[in-house]
Amino acid sequence: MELSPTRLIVQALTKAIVEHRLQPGAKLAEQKLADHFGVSRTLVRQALLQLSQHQLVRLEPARGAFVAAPSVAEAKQVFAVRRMIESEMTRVLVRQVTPAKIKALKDHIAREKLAVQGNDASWRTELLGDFHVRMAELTGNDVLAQLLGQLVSRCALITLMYQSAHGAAHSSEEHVQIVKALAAKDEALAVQLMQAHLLHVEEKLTFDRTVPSSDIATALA
Amino acid sequence: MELSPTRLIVQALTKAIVEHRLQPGAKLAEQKLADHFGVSRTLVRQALLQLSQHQLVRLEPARGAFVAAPSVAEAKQVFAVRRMIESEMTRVLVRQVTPAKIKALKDHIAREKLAVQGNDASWRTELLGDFHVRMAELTGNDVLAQLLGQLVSRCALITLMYQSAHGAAHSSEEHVQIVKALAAKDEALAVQLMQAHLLHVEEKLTFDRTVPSSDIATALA
DNA sequence: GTTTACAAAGGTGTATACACTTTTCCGGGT
DNA sequence: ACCCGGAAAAGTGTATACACCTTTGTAAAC
Repeated sequence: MELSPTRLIVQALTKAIVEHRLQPGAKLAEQKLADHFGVSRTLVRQALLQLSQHQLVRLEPARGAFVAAPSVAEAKQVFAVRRMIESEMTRVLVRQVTPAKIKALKDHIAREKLAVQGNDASWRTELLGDFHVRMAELTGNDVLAQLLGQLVSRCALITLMYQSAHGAAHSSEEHVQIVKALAAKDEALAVQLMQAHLLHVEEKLTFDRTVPSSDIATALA
Repeated sequence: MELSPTRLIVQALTKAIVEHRLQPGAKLAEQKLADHFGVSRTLVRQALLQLSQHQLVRLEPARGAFVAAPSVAEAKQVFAVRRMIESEMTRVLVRQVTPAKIKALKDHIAREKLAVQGNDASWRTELLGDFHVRMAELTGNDVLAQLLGQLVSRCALITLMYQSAHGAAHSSEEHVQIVKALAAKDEALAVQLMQAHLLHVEEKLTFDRTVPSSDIATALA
């Protein structure tokens, strides 16, 4: 597949950020990242620019790049947008549901359950988020899928930033219910379950903490 | 306000693209753009990278940057996403409508009417699109407003690429009806009008043409 | 002891250099 | 006349250089 070096850096940093190995607010010095990845600052800068557009990194003029630390207000807005998009997405999907699509979602949930059993928090968060992206993909609308992918990444950062301990099992169970409603082609129920689900995820966040800074060398090792 | 040079280039190119002075498919050679803006390739590259993320420019590895030429399928997907988002946005807005917000929308429509009278196609397209962004802003959700802003830009490129002659007056009239429904707090009607409006805009596109290439020097002059 | 001034260090912002790839153009072979 | 081959031109991809801003640390002044 031969990915461009910049994309590799973006992916590595994205992973490190949503997995919380790079804490919100942490400074991302270009030269240090360049040394770490064995490339020049040029490529690191390109990567940081992309990440800033994804809202995972904040660029302060002449001061450098920092891991984004979304405010509570911003977090709530992101969730509000997700509710809007995913309500309609659910409506669209329920109208074009097929056995194959239901199976795809059930397969995903099976993987989710495995992650929920384990104790890798970032893997859990990733798979729980991916469920929503899978739904978007199953509508056949690539633009929607890409858009939702970015929102979910942003939510992953938020979730790991504010999340209370658990609720993963609960989320996964709600996914099961949503798929059941989809399979039954019960539009009203599916939409209502999706909205409730997203509200639950948001409610589970504990909007009351401050986060420390961290070192990139250890985080990326 | 002292905007960064890169942002200036992004804005200039965005304007040139959505105003159709740079035609879809046109090659964007870095050195030529650099000469034009009086900067080095470095800054031009950053700008092109950002534009590619906004889907206004397509980057082909080792071959360069080209003005995006969205396919019909992609155009339809973008519109489908807008219908999803804006339906819910309308629902949200109707629940928190105030006289001041209605006035803001009416003021915007007044400006629209002026543009519709004139014969500057890109100005028309810009203001007609801005109506939707204004609505997003009035919900108080910045994330939503930013997201919709990008989708509308993308639609501007699509619209100018595929648009049949007119329909601007019709669009503006539909905006009036939507605001009226908002003012009356008639949720069902407002949502229905918005969905119909977006469908009309999409239907008005003539999905059946090929576009020539163009030269950047003349386009940016 | 606290504050201010200033020099040194570190880091960002932009330009330039250079390797490598793609495209263009021209001449020879068929 | 057409097609292929290869050199030259043009252009992209990455690294490096350097100016300037920001931060840090230190020492003198109060």
